[in-house]
Amino acid sequence: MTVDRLAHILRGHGLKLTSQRRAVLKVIAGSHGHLTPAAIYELVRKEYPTIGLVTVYRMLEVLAELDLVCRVHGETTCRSYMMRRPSGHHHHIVCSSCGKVVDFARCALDELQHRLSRETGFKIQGHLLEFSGLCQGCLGETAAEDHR
Amino acid sequence: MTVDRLAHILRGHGLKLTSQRRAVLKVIAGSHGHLTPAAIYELVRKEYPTIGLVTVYRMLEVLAELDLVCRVHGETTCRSYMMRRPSGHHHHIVCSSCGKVVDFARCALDELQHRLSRETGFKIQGHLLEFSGLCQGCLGETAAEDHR
DNA sequence: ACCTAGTTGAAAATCATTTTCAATTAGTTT
DNA sequence: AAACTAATTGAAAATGATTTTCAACTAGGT
Repeated sequence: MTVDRLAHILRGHGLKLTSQRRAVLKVIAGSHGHLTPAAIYELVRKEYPTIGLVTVYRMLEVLAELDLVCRVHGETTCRSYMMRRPSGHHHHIVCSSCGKVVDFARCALDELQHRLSRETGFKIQGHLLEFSGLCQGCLGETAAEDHR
Repeated sequence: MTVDRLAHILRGHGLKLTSQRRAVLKVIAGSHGHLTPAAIYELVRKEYPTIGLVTVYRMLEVLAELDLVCRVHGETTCRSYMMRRPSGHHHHIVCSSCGKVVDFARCALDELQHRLSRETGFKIQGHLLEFSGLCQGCLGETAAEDHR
């Protein structure tokens, strides 16, 4: 999703396009991993040094509201965001070393969900699925270290 | 898992059994839902009014260390705990109304995991799976409200 | 070139969690 | 049973993240 496309969506919801917002969009859309509000703030500051951390928080709120961003849960951080790339239902594989995130859509949980619903009596409305591990890049580094 | 059993495990790790710890264990082991540190604190205070919130935090740290407690992620809270009931690999179904949690073990993700590993190059090490919805009790209440 | 509602940033307020430290206590040793 | 010691406790302070408040500013319509 390009910054322009995102900008267009914001405008469509009656939101103003400030340069601060553009800068935040650029950082989030350009990242391949999940970012905490503080990390986004630091990155945005390189391009827009006077931006306030509050603005980042507010922007994340807006993006979450419009479902353009999704939260990544991790071992420690649970308030880490990334652009929602495929629209609709999807999940993540997170690299525990570099934070890189890859999405996947087909999760084949329908059958499990039905079984659980039957067995527990819950009316199941949603689910959260995240895999964690090491991406190819980080695997390579670990292997390289082992040779030293 | 009974409080006595838990107490025994703690002792086995050279930890002292204080009445504060017993009180915290009793609350967590006696709950059928997930609890935030603050919620545990409030419940424990009924039985042990002079306990400090710090002690609750420390106890959670100890229990997490020993893998006796597990974290429940929710829409909002990500630092909510509950006793780990079945030992080993398992997941949760969380009621978004009352917070009740039911565990399940067989999650049938092996095949998905292999496929994802093959497709993305990740070495997958773990996963987080949580279903959310309404438990039978809360479903009943919603239905009852609809009749008024 | 206005006008106005939405937006911004600084500072303060709030809230959760961790650290520090002196006093207390469980469980062992004598 | 008294003494001992390392672990534990609670209050207070420190830290860190997030939210609120508010006056100044600005994007985008008129």
